[in-house]
Amino acid sequence: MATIKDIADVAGVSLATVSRVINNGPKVGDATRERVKKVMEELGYRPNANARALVTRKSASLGVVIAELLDPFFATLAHGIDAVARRQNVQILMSAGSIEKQTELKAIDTLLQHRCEAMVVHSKALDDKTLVEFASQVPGFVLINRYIEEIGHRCVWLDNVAGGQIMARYMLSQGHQKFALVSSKYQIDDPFQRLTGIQKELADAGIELPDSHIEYSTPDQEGGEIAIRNLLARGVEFTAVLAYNDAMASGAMTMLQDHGVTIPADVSIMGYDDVLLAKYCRPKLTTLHYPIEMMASKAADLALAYAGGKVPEPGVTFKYTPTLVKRESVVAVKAP
Amino acid sequence: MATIKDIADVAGVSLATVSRVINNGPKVGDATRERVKKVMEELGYRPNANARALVTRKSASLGVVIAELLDPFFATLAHGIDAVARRQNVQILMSAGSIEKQTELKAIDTLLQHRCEAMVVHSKALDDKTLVEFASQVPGFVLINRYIEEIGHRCVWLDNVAGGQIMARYMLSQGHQKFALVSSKYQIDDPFQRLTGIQKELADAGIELPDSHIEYSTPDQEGGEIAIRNLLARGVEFTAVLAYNDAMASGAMTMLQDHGVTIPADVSIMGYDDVLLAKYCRPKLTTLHYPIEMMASKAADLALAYAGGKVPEPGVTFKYTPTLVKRESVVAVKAP
DNA sequence: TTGTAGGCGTTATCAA
DNA sequence: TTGATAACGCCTACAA
Repeated sequence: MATIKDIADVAGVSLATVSRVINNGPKVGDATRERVKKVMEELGYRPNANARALVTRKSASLGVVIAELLDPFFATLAHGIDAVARRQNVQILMSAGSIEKQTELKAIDTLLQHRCEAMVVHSKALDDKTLVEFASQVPGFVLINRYIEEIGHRCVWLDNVAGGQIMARYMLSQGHQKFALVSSKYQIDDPFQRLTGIQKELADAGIELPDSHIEYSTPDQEGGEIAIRNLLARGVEFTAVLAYNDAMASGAMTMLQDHGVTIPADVSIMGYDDVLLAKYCRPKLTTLHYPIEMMASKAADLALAYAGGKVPEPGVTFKYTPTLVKRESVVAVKAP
Repeated sequence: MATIKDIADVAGVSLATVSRVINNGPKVGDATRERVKKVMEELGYRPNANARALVTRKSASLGVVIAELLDPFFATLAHGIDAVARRQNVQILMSAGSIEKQTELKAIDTLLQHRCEAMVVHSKALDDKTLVEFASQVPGFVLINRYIEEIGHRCVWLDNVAGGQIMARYMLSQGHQKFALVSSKYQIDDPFQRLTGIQKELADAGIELPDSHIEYSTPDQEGGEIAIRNLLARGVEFTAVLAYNDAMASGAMTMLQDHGVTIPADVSIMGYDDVLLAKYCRPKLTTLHYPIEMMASKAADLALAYAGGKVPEPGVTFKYTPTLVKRESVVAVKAP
């Protein structure tokens, strides 16, 4: 592949001149500029990004660490990042992996080896200290879906407690009194926070939520099915189901239907996230919209900006709040 | 960030020695090796991937060009690639974009700038000539979901004609005679090939398929809804619907249900792809399994192998065939 | 307006 | 077993 030197030789100018026209630098004669451009064209010249990154110490790339490409939630996240990457003309370095300490660590490490100075990372397994440490090394280090006070200006996150409250409040407003929860069994903050919000709101309404009304399972459709099956097996009574996410809600719904209960006439059900699936299932899922695409774009913008030298305004914070999307899976409770 | 030189200085050895221990090179004294390793550890040394790529002319990364991260099909594709990338320890350079000439061109160009010598690309907008040209420049250039005879050993593709035949044959075996097609309006090979297969099989069975029974729309749920609406509006009669993909099938299904037709009792319906959605919708979708994850992994393996100098066995080909997945949306036609 | 030369962090080739 | 040293392709003062 042609190098800058080849161009220089053919065009009969020096390396420096070629470099200048490549970078639209000033102080180049029009005639020279044209001639060089022509040669570049002819030789099919492509700047070597590695060489460039080496000397400029800028990688023109955006690192992304997510847990899983298949999951619609992460796909949407990635999509939001991709949008700004394309707009800003940077290449995406993608490191997927599971939610495990070693995997997350390795993903970030690889990005670091590429000297990528902007990255948005979704980490649940690493502890605050480690993350703060990385943040101090990488100017454009931004966390998504997580909040660490010490580096609050680099966190783009969702208020899950508020989310839980919104869910509970809405069901309450529809007259529901008997709740069942279908939660995630993974020991990360999210399910815990959502649960906190729900319990807070329920407590305020004078409703108690026994542990036996909460099932923990994998946060996918199958998990939702299993959770409902267990609830049913234990004879738990409920008219409202609050799911950890849309996939679980969908699984819960079909399992309920398989047992002859009609949604929403007999039981109302709510999801969380508002991924595509929420619109696909029948009845359409009433859920909480998690503006993850918007947040991801924000995070990417932020990462690039910080990497570019922008200093965060003191005290800024990027907290988002989920919003209620009323569709078909929730109705007012029948009079007893 | 610490460089190899820093390590050398602190450890009191030369650059060359450090380089040797980094690359597990031979001819290094045990004592020296340990000392250097210790220093590397202390200084938190991370090799600079850019410098390394520059001098070795190898990028240790795998380029990926796909149209869209949000689409479950592409998400699955990306996931399949990711699996081998992680296993083989290479970084993924992801270039998403639309199915447009300029976008695809730019995506590949960017990858080329990074001197990435292995790439799996999903291109529908670029013509054969352009792609063959790229293939000649990049040793590890592999196409997925497309076949170009000239570079057949670099193509991992699905036999869509066979797919169409399988669909039609199955419906026929269930006694269906009145067909409607919900196809994609995009002018790419896939819908055309599937249609060809369907028509071939139908013709063999002596069944004609009038143009009025085929609707072209966007290949998503909404497109499926619109297609059915148009078919219904025209008063087309059918007991079997063959959709371009699962999303369209799902849309078709709900629209049909909204019009009071019961699936599959009144109308049977088939999807294509077998993405997650096929299991989520009600009734569960009978569809064709597109082994895209497996194919993507194969493509990634191939790209890396070719990039590593492996020469393709003459005459090899990587054609895959979709397989029937019977679920709930198809039943034998009612006796008239 | 153009050219020269040094250096970015590594690897690799020779010598020692 | 080690150490100089020359690339790799590009950018950027500093000179001319």
